[in-house]
Amino acid sequence: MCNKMIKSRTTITEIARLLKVAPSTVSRALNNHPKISEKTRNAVIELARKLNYQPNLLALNLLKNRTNTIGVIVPEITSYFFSSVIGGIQDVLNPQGLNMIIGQSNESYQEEKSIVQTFVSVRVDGFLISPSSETKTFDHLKVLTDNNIPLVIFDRDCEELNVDKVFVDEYKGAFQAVEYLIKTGCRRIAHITGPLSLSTARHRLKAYKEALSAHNLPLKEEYIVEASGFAPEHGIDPTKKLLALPQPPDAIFTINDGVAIGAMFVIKEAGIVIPNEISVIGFDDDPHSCYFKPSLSTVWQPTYELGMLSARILLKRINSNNDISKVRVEKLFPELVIRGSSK
Amino acid sequence: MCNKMIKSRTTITEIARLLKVAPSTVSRALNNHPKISEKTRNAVIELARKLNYQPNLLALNLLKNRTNTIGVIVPEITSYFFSSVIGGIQDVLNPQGLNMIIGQSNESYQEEKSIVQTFVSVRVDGFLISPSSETKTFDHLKVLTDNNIPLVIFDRDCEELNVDKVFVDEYKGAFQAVEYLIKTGCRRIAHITGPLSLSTARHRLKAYKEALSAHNLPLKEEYIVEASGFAPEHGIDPTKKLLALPQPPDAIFTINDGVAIGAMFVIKEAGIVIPNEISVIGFDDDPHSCYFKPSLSTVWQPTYELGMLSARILLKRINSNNDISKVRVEKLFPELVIRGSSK
DNA sequence: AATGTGAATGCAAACCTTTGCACAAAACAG
DNA sequence: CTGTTTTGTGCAAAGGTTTGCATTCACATT
Repeated sequence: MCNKMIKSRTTITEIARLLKVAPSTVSRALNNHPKISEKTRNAVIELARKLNYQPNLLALNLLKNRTNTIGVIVPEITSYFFSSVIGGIQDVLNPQGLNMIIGQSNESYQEEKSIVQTFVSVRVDGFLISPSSETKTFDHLKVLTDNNIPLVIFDRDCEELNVDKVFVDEYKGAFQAVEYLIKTGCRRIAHITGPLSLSTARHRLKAYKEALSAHNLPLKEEYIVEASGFAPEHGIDPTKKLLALPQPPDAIFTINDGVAIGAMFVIKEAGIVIPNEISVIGFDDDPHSCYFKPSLSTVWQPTYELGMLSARILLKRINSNNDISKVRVEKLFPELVIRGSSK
Repeated sequence: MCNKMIKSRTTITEIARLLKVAPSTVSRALNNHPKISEKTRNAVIELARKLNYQPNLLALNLLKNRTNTIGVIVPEITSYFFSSVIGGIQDVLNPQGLNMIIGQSNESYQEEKSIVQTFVSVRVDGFLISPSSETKTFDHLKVLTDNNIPLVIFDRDCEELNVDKVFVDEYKGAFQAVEYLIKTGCRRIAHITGPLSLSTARHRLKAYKEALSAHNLPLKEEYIVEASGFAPEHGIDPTKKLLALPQPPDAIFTINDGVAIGAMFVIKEAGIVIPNEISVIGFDDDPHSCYFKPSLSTVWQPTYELGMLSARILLKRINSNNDISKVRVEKLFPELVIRGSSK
């Protein structure tokens, strides 16, 4: 019956009315403006507390023309990699009174584009983007920089975009992984790569090739197979293809842990012993990885730090009026984690 | 040098100025108001398109006193369960022009409380909450209903809150799982439960007990062990404890797949064969589960649907002026998935 | 010609807050 | 006691949009 009892929250005007002063005075009292008498300041503050006054952020946003919201676009949220990056972002944003809205592109260019559009129209204060694997043109992101909307790219590069970027040094991580395989006696090392539209896949592939050649091992094209995604199921067919070769590999380095898990599944199914007959190394250090038998060797990435750093850089840019001049490109360092799936 | 070239976006007032009409006319023209001449309407629409006019949502929000944003609070975002629920929520919200902001409580009551506070102060239009395992008092959520802010609880129940809720029928899923173990000849069935502050853990435990008694099996207290969390590491100690019993179990039903994975790890490490000597069944159907050796039997939950339904119910409530009278409690149905870890 | 009708448009308030400028009162210097 | 500075407060605009009410104009009816 009394469901119309919506207490409209107390406004600055109401406090002013009760105290018989102007709204501006109340505003000043609450914002530590210097030119206000101790007396009125105290009166205002006390009443504000009593009425549980909370500033209307909507009005403030309109006035300041910002939303205190930043838009995060990732290919997907269900992978450990991106969800923990998001955790890092959140932990930087929240203490600053900022919020994030998240969009999943599902690795689709169209969806990514439409999310960007949505986020622009809600007027987010900045963007944190890791582009989809389908994204090959970047006009939809150029629009942002053209309109002076701060943007930080993370993890997956767009070479043609001259903006702040944060990456993991994939090359180094991949090089170490392959080098480790070589040093433990593997000679026929295969690589299951990911969609080559992605800088991450290209860098790891490059490191694979150059590690081989640095150790005078031949590069065999048939040892390089592309997985179309990052889940275990995407590792199945590539691995079967490798095992079916006249001379199957004695080691497989995969684009990520998901694919490595699929690979191990196929290998074990075929009755081949890991790591005695085939070593496997993944990438990401998914929390599940160490519970497989054998546990998966991998390259750990500082995902949480990646999120934090990206967010910090974005914040700096937002607060510095987006001075284009100095673009930052940061690199974080991965770490090889050796477990049971390699000798 | 020309970094001050911030094109302030076109406003309704600017269009009005150019067309020498009043802003209100422009507004009406753009919003299909009936009483507007075909001529001006077309002129306005054309110019609006030419200038790429986009309504200022900030202003609109202030006027309408909503944010078009809903707040989602989950214990954590890195688990498959919650991240896929979030996917479902997003897919319902976005087509409606709504966005979500996400808060992770990290299973902490304090953090949950502070996130609620933050979300209230940014004036989200509604809440979707799955409470932390630490949360035992619900005053911070009562505040929402008291202030007429729509709220939907999902997955984890708060009995004392009379609001819309969406659950999975855990009881049914758990009962089926245990019953399956019994039917396949297991007689010493153990259960690794989760934090018992959670309704989900309690329901599964209840189902476990009642399934045993329905089949005239004795209930042994030492076969019930509590895991303090949901990751594989939380399954380690409870499983060791079970294996160390004078009469170890011949089956283990776990609170979720994460714990089951930890359990399988310990069991295999001990040289015990799954499922011949011990059957294992988990809960959730984490995408990794089918790639273990043996692959994990589990109870699939409609996570995506859970997210969608929760969001839909919240939307309905928001759009119906939050008429308290009819509270909805919905249940979705899980499915037993038998794989290699059970006979 | 006067009145009435209806359609199309304009005015101004409302949403809430901040802030430059003006103004009044008080304090102070000469 | 006049003139100047200081201090505290109020006014009004700005931010962009919607909407109830008022206004205008053209046309039809008496």
